[in-house]
Amino acid sequence: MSKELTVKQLATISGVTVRTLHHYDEIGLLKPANVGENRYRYYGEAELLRLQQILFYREFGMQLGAIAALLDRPGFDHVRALSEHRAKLAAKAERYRQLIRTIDRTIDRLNGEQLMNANDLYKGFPLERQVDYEKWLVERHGDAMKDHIADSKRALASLSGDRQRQLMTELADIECALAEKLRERVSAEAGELAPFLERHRAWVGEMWGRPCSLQAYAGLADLYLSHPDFRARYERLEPGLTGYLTSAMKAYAARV
Amino acid sequence: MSKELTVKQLATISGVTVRTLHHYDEIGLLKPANVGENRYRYYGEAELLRLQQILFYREFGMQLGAIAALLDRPGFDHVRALSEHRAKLAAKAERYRQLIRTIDRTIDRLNGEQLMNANDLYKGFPLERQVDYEKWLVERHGDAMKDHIADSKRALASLSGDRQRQLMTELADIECALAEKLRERVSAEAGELAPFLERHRAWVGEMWGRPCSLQAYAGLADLYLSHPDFRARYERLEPGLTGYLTSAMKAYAARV
DNA sequence: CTTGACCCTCACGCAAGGTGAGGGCCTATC
DNA sequence: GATAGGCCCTCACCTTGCGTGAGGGTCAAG
Repeated sequence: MSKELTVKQLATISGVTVRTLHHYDEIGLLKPANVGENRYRYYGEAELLRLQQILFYREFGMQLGAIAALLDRPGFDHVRALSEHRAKLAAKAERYRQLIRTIDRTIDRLNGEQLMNANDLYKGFPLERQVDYEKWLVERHGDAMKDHIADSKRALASLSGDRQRQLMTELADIECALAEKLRERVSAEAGELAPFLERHRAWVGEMWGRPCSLQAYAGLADLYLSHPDFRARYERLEPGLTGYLTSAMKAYAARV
Repeated sequence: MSKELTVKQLATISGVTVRTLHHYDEIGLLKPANVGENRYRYYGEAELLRLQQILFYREFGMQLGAIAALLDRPGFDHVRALSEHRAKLAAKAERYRQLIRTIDRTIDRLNGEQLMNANDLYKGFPLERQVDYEKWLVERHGDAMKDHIADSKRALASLSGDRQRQLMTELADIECALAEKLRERVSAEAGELAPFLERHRAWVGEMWGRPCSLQAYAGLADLYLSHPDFRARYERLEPGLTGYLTSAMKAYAARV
């Protein structure tokens, strides 16, 4: 044997701690070349080299288990392993960039620039072509729907202008949040959307003047899908939002 | 009280698990509005709101402890908190991008494009202006140095051409690795540089025909710093590498 | 009065080590 | 040849943010 290194020596040379070497021994990632009577660990050239490889992959945030699997499969393809890991890193980097963008937008909103935007997008919207939606609802759900619609109109009309604006702001808030989730590629079925859908359903209830049942909520999703007005509005907010929102609404209704 | 929510209800509405709420209760991040005789947890409006805030910050990878500190400091500045966290995220994203670039370069190198590069940069280098370095060394360290230099030249001359090229490739490897560390903003004093400095010192020993002591190694750093040839070469490899390498060499010599 | 859905409190597990505690080994110096 | 200091060992608990049971009480509906 040319040179036997103790834990401390190998640790110093390699820039890790003794505990790390103990750990790697424990999990079988890097075993000493031999172990003395006194249970001292001794490492040789080969172990030093293996440790270099381990640290190389570890740098990139690879899991120790994955590294072990790589190194212990003889004749493994470094290039492919790296490429695969590269993809994971890219995904993480992208995720961080998304989060940063979201933070930026949130900061802007907190700074109050959002109010105009909301007024812009939402003023007058829900009253304008109400008639068409009513027709569709009645067609689909029969005459019993007519009473509901009448109730709804009375409820809406009875609200003060301030309250109406407040509701529109709430809607803007919710839809903005969902649009961001979409941009972040959060699944429409994800549980984390629930809080926003809950708020959305409550909002619908407010507009209708009576609570929105889960069934009705799922049905509303179909209305959104079927009417170009809604579709156009959502797509203007964020491409793909129509399908995203309606899927989320149905998933939510089915889940709760 | 308007509405009391059970754990399950709050969990479903908010898109988290029951266990998460238990956990938040345990660590004091979100306590129930009140607790029944039967130890059931009941949450109110206020808790729902607080949970929304918690989840908002959690999304960005903020630690629960930090979130608690934020929310429990009354009159805290959301915008500033977000800005600070944004900076952290940006740093992480940047780190990932660096790693990705490093992987890309590594893949390129593994694909064999490095050989030319090495030959390009290193052929003939150490013999060319050897004379000047010698003068400097003698000036600084006195006549005793002359013998060392003579030894060194003999040692170098006695090596085969193949062996010389091999040594140059090793040097290229080490310097490339250090340049990458520099690009990744790893501190020159960091322990993780040790393996490369170890190899570098061994390389110097090979060139000299005798082991390079830690003292000599630290002295060599000064040579690199003082001579424009070295400086130019390192800066061509990566801007700032001269200072980085020499700092690392000295830190390493002092540490081991 | 039973069933099933919900609630509770432990308590272990994960990844990758950090940080001692308590005790043996080695070697240099007095 | 004894003692000091430095290195080595093996437990074994701590960290983050929960997941995942185990074992047992509670509640509303049929």
